[in-house]
Amino acid sequence: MKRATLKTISDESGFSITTVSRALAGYDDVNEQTRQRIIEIAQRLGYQPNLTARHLRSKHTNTIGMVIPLTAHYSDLFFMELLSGVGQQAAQHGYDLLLSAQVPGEEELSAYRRMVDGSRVDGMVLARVRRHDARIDYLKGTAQPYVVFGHSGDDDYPYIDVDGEKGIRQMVHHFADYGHRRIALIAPPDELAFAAPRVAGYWAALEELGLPRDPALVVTGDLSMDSGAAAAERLLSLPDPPTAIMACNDQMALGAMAAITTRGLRVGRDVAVSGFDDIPAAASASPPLTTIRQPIYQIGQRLAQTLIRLIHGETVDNLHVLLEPELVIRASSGEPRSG
Amino acid sequence: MKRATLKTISDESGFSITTVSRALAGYDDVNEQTRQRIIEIAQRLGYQPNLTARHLRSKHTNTIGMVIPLTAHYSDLFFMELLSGVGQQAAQHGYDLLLSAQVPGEEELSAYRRMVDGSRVDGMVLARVRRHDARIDYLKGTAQPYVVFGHSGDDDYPYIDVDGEKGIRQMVHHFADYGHRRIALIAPPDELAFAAPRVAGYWAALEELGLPRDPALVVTGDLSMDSGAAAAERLLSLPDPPTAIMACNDQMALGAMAAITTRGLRVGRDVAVSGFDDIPAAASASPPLTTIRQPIYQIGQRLAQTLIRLIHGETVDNLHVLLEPELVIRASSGEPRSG
DNA sequence: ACAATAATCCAAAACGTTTTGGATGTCAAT
DNA sequence: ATTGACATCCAAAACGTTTTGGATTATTGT
Repeated sequence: MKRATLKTISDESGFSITTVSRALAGYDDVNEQTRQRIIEIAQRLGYQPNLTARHLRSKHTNTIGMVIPLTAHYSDLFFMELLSGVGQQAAQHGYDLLLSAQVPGEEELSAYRRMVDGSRVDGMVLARVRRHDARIDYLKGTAQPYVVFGHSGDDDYPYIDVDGEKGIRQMVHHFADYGHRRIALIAPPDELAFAAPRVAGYWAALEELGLPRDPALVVTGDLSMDSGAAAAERLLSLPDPPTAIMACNDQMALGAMAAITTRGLRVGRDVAVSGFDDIPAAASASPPLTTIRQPIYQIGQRLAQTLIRLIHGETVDNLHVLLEPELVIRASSGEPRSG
Repeated sequence: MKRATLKTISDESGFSITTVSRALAGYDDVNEQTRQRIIEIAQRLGYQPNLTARHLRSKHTNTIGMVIPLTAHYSDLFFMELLSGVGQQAAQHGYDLLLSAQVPGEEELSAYRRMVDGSRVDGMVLARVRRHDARIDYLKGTAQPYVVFGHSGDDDYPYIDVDGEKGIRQMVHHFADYGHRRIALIAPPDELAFAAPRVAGYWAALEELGLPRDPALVVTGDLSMDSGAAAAERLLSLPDPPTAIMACNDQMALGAMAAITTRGLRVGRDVAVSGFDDIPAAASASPPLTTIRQPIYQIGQRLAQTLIRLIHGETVDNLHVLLEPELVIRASSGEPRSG
């Protein structure tokens, strides 16, 4: 018993394939009685349209594409959270998600090409923008709608981002308010687009506060916990070590906390720590991690909504969304210190 | 400038569509010189085959389907971890993932039908089996290959599972070794397939140890943190409260820990706690959570491997894999107690 | 009675591939 | 010269849908 097609129903009912198709699609140029007849047969046969054929003919797939980076060992919480948000809204609008896991590089770009030029998707969601991002360059040369989480300098594409510069600046002020004078930064890899504004925010805040500018207090990590730990090690080994360490994501902050504890120091009392993102683990860390919240799930939802509007050719009120950062003060940043 | 198709290359090169197709596909009935010519033109035009058309014709899509449950509020860590594993291996073998987020129920089933009968995928990965699982019934009536994480009683389908009964039994013994006599269980919802063996393991262990059988010590949660907290509340309000609480997943265990702490009791000292899964948050909880490890990521990888073998019609050595549980003893289960 | 309109249906083309079953030409062996 | 083998090519069918542009009847208005 093979799968039923329009032809099967056509044979069974005596009507042409065209009429069957139009009856099922709800066109009004088919007699209500024959429509009922056809629907009844379709249900009896368990007819399910071949979506591949439909997509080929009708040029759209009701599918949103996403390429997620394959970070060798660990599953990336950030991406999974984003994925959930996008997937939820996509489903709400009748869209599915096509995922391809790829390590950044050549293969990754060809995954984009497969999806877009292979016309498997109606639009793409892209995240973790790089400084000169070949993927965005590629998409720009395409008729394909897309939206981006994050942005680089030249932002003539639809994006949603959290104002990282302002967030970091506020966090530096927070630590300064608490009496810290030597505040360190664990920066993201240079090639990531959000690195520049965050580092800039750091320097700007020091300037505003009249604090000295010490390049030794900025070390770069790779966003992993391990690299956060290594960075903290290095900072604490300095002749004049910092009293506060700001990491540019929560994972590195958690790594730093571990390193601090291993050294026999107390997080929050001896060394203050902050992160960026507010992943679920941040609140349940011990001590709970002070951080800058990015509502990743909600951003994912919004990205999907915007993308679907773009796909439908509807107007989008604001293509460049820059969200206000929200400081979440918890115990890891300690208490105001005297002196 | 429209997208290049075989026709474009055919016109450009003077060869027929057939020859272009066969040249690019690497058939040996085309002159090596013309093949080079055609490849060169294809590259110049940035030709990318229309995958929809290819799929329609060739009956396979190089895509694995997965329907993930839409738990209203939170993104489900378990599923995300599984997804990563499946996605990683899928990519390794040149497969993409088609995801549909759905709330369990009617819509969910029709998402399966869309994927399978709509021939959008070559195989399905299914997780979180229910006791009488309509999805499995549906897939059984289909020619579609599929693999399952978890299993119910009638296991005539390919699955991988962790031996929950044995795991729970070992954990009861662990607590008994530490001197506990009143050990409670926070069970999973009844309709989930893994509920029965775990509860069975609990009773079996009590029997083996000659401990009394007290139905009041088993309460059911819904896998969420909140329900774990509520369950713990109820257990601790008992006239003769338990000294150890075993939750059937980590999220409920973390909820129970929170409830215990709120009551002014100390986890590990006043009340021992254990979970199931070993999600990342388990290790970094405070105190770290004793649990039964499920290597979800690796299971995801293996599911994908098996599925792909099935799709290719290759033989699979073992279609029913039952993994040994691995106890991970951490501080939340406390110390051996005297008396 | 006749034209115009409305209601209902359908054949054929199109989407871009892959595959089938030769067709054509060349070359060596008889 | 004929045969067979080989190398190279291609027209046409097929996959299952949607859409286009009528065709056929039945109904209405004059």
